[in-house]
Amino acid sequence: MSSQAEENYLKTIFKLSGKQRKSVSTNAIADELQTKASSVSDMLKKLAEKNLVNYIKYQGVTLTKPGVSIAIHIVRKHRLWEVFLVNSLHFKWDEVHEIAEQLEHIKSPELVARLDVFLNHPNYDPHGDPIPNEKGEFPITSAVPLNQLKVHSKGKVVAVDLDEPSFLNYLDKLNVSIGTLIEIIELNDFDNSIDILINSTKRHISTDVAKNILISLL
Amino acid sequence: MSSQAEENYLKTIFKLSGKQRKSVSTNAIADELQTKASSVSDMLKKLAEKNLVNYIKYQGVTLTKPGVSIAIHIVRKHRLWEVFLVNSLHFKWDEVHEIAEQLEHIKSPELVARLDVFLNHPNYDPHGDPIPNEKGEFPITSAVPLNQLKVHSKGKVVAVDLDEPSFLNYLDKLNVSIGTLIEIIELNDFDNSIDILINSTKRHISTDVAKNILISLL
DNA sequence: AAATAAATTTAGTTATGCCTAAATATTAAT
DNA sequence: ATTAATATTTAGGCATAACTAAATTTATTT
Repeated sequence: MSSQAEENYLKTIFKLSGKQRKSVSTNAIADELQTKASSVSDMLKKLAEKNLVNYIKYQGVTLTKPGVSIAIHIVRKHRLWEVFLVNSLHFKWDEVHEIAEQLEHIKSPELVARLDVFLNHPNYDPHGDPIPNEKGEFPITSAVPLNQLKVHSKGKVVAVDLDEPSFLNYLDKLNVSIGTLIEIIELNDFDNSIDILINSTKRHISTDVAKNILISLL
Repeated sequence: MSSQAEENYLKTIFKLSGKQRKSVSTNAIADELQTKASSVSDMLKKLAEKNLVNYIKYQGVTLTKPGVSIAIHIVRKHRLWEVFLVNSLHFKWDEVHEIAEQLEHIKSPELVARLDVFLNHPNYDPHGDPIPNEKGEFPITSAVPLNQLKVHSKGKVVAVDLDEPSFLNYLDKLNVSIGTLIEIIELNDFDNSIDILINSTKRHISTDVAKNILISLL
């Protein structure tokens, strides 16, 4: 049985290693978890002991098969709970992350299964992030970050890549939500900012914002 | 902020001290929490430090005002989650206690408030136990343990006082649930067992069972 | 009232998960 | 290829919350 701390480390390593499952550095983990590198070292040793990570001193970590499995199931729980919080309890999409961080650690496979049924087997959470199924398989998504699109291309917002309330609130102000249609009007080479059209309103956004908005091209 | 361990102690002291708020012994707490008396001593000292209990060495503990308040809010969360698990996720009443033990520690007043609305402000949980409101006030209930009734009295089951799956399963087998009509046919002085009528079927139950079934007289 | 039994507390350990400061590896710069 | 800078680990502590064993207090017998 994994503790909450262990689960958070596994989840973080999963997130930072990306689809390519590349090795993650101690400092990157410490940064993400707002803790010290020395604490991370301690934990990595423990997780390696439990065969949940492959850890080579000074060379970073990767998750093992069982490590990946646990991480994905935490992600599944997190996202299912977010759907519940938004769809059933009518929280706003910027209010649910913190609460889901707690709920994701509740241990009961039966609960997850029933929650999934109750919510009608959702494939995406309120931020458009894919929800893995019981087997750990993700629904396929072909989305591109908004900052990688060419001028004049049109697309639909399918997801956002950041959970921070400040970011989500900013999107609300821009009238951007999941499903919103966006057209690229102009790319500004100087600062890589972008001019876009949202519901026939012209907006100007930074790359930092654009790279966290995922688009499905039309 | 209280830790989960602290919350469990407060909840246990609240439960064991009863409506009269009488002093609770170290061993009684250790027994209930399946831990050692020495561990309880340690924790009581800590809770006293935090002003959550009145603790006199060798003389037991009582909860302070803030201690009672925390305990009641844990009970509120526990019971609201049980309603959710049974009414929304269709768990059986004997399956929800363990999961609610975890959910009760989720920290978010907003979540509790919205859950309460979602469930339609329930006054009783699936076991018939009263759910305190946000202010900590319990709905008034006039229920008597089945083993205290006189011969020939009739009443309705309004609650059960034990959450153990084995007990609840036994009640299922007897066809006893919240709302069931019961008539006392005979009291047996020898072992204090009771003959009762449930849906025109005669049943024989022990005092240990009877005292955990709460009746509202007709 | 003294002696025994029972309940409770204290002292000393342990595991988890974090910390700071110091030591050691790795990477980058000259 | 040294040296300097950065990253990472080790060593030594701390708080929480549990434990065992020993000491102490309270309750019960005789």
